[in-house]
Amino acid sequence: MKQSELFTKTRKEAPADETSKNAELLIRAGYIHKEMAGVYDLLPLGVKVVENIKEIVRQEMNAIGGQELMMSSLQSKDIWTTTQRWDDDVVDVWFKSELKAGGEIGFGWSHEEPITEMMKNHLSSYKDLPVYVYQFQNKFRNELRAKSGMMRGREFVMKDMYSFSLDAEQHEAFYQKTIDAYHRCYRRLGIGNDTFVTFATGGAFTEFSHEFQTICEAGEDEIYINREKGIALNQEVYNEKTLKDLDVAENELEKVRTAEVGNIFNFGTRKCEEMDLYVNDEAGNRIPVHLGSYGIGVTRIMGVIAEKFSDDKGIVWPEEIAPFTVHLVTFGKNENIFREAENLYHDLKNAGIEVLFDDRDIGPGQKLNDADLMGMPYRIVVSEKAAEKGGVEITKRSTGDIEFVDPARVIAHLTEG
RNA sequence: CGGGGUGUGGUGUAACGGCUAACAUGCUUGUUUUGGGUACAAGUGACUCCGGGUUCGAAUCCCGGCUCCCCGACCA
Repeated sequence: MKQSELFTKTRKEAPADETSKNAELLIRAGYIHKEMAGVYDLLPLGVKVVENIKEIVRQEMNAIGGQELMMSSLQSKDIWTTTQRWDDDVVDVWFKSELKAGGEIGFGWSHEEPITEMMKNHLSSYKDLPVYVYQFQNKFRNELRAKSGMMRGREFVMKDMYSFSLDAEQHEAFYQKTIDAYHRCYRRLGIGNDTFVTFATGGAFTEFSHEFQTICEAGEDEIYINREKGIALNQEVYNEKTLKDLDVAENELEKVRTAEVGNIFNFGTRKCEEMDLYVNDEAGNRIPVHLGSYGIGVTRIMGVIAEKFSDDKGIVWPEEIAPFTVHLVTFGKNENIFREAENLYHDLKNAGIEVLFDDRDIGPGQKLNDADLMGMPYRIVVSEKAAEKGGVEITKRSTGDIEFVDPARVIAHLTEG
C-alpha cells in the first residue's frame, strides 16, 4: 500500500505511561494503540502482523487435523458451575456481568467448559473420535496487574485448541503431535531457537502440563535450560529428583528469563466426567472422553517478537510475520526517479510481494527513520544516488547488508532470498 | 491485593503559593531543503485527572477518589 494513505503516524517519543520496550516500539511505529492498562487496539499494521501470526498457526493446526471454529465470548454461568470453576475464589480472572433480563454471564477467559458442553451435541460414538477443534479468539482475563505492554493483558488474542480423544493412547499421540506442531510454529515465527518446552506442574485442574517458553528479558518466568541436551525445566520443578530423572547436572544448566508463548494441558477424563460427555464404545459401554487443551498467545507473541527483534532504531520483523516484505522508499525532486519507484511498486505488487511504498512528500531523513522504526525486512531505496551506484539500493533490516540491484532484477533478487 | 511512584495542549517536558501556564515536537500556511527527523516565518492547539478544602490568591499545599507505571503476590 501507499504510505500516504496509511492513516497511522510514527512518533519520535513513546508515551510516558509505557515503559516496556514492546509497547513503546509498537506504539511509536503505529502498530497498536493503548485503550487502557492491558488493553490495546490493533491498528492496520498491527492487524497485518497478527493475521500473519494466525495464518502460520492456522496452517500448522490444520496440518495435524485441527478444524477451525469460533466460540462466543459471552459464556453461561451454569456451564462453569458444573465444574466448580465459576467461583471467583477458584478462578480469579473472571470478568462477569449481568443480563438485563436477569442472570449472570461471564466473559470467556478459556473455553474448555463451553466447548465440552457443545460437543455433547455432536459426539456420541467411539466412531466420532478423535476430534480436534481450535479457534482464534479474544480472551478476557481480569488480571490484578496488567503489565509489560502486550505481555500480560486483560484482553488478548489467543489460539486455543481442544482435543477430544477416545482413550489415553489416542490422546497421548495427539499431545505429542501438537508439541511438534508448536515447534514448527515457533520456528516459522522466528523464535524457534529460543523457545523451549518445559515441564511444569498442572495446577489444580490438570494432571500435568507443558509450557513453551521463549527467552525474553521482559518475560515473567525463569527456566533452566541445557541447549545441547534440549532440556528445559521450570523453576517450580527444579529439584534433585527431576535433575536425576533428566540425567543432567546442576552446573550444566543455564538460568534464563522467559515469556510463556504456549501452554498445553491434559485434563484426562475428569472434565468430561464432570460435564457428562460420554461416548459408546464398540461394546456399547458409556466411556468418558479424554480432553486436552492447547493454547498459543497470539498477541503476546507479537510483543515477544517486537521485544526480541529490535535495535535502537526500531523493530526488526522476521520475514514471515512482517506486515510488508518490502518498504519501498524514494526521495528527491526528480520525477523520473519517482516514476521508476512507482513502477517498481506495481511490479512488486503484481509479483505478489507485500510492499509499503513511501510516496510521501517529506525529507529523506524522516523516511529512512520511519523505515527503520517500522521494521520491514527489506528496504528498497530508489534515488539518484542509488541509480549512480547501479540501480536501486536493497538493505536487509536484520543485518544492515546493502546491495545495489538492477531494477529489473529486484523481484528475482528477493524471491531467490 | 500489599508496597512505591505518577498525572500539565495530540506527544515529550518546564513553571517559588503570585503577571496572560512556558519550551520542544506535532499539525496548518508560505519560502527553503532532498541520503538520516533541513532552515526560517506566521498560525493552531490546555476547564493543569476528578471532587472537596486551606488561602486575598492553588498546576503548586491538605483530604478523598480515579488513572497509569514499577516491585511483590497471582498466573488453569
